[in-house]
Amino acid sequence: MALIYYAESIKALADSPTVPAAARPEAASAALPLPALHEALTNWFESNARELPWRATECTPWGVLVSEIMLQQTPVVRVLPVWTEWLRRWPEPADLAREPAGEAVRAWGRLGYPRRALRLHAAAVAICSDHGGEVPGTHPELLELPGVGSYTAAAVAAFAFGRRETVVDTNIRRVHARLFSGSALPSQSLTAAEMRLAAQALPDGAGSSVRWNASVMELGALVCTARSPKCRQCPVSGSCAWLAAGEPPPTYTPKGQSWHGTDRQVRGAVMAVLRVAESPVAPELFQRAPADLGFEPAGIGIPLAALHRLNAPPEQLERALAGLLGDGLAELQPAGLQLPA
DNA sequence: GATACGTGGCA
DNA sequence: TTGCCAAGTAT
Repeated sequence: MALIYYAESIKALADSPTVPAAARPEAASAALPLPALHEALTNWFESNARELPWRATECTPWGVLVSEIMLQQTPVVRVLPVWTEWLRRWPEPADLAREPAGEAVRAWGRLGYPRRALRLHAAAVAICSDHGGEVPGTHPELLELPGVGSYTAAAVAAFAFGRRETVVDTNIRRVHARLFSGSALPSQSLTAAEMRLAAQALPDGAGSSVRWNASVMELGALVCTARSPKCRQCPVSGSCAWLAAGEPPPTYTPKGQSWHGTDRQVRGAVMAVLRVAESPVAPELFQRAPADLGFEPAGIGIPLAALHRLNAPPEQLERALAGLLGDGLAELQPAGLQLPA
């Protein structure tokens, strides 16, 4: 392996005329060689990692896959109860595969991005039809599964099957940006250079590479956080290029995710109704307030009221409904709208 | 590469 | 209260 201690990044910083004195070579000299970094972070992980059920040795690859899908853009604390119930109810892919997709969407609850539930169900079906009911263990096979992208395929191959994979998620990207590149935040999109850097930083052995991936990810989640990182708790702060450079601010401002008044908000409100509904919901109920209809719809009153409070323009509601139908998150029966059967 | 896609907690 | 952010994927 190329032993780029990340001296290259440090040197580039030091050569830059705009870099503060802290980033000069004498400050950067505290940077540890890669093997020392591996040991420092792995040791930190040993005593600081959270005990999460999908990290337990008895957790199956299916449990790991479910956790990875659920954790996409979703905090651990919200995933925990849903994951536990999911694995209790569907301990193997085949258990989920024989259910209607709508059951997966319902069990997904309020985790957000419910299309993930649909894809996880589709993945279970594919696992049964293409892999004999066992979660496949290689990156290319995993990548074929619905809802599994480059990150998730690498994570499952590494954490469920012990393979040496270049795992790059938002936490790892941020740690690398600070530790190696001296930037406050990673670039706005994943670059080939970042993948190369991550691949070069990876320990050679399979076991040590898995521990390294988990350690860097955990450091990003607990210490090297996006806002107000806890650098005094960081086991490798002495080697951090960003600290050495004097904590330069981000060179861009991330564009926020709009929410109020968006189609997404309307879709979310409609889905909340469908999740609660025990029978098909007449389309008129989405368009008109229950009070106008002269009766109280059983069971769905509260989420329906929330939907109407949004006061979405008719064309927006129409667009949201069409989107949900197009995505397969809902289907229209003669009796009304419902989760997919 | 940019955009759409849920939800809720925290500063 | 507003905006940011959380183990990304698909188009």
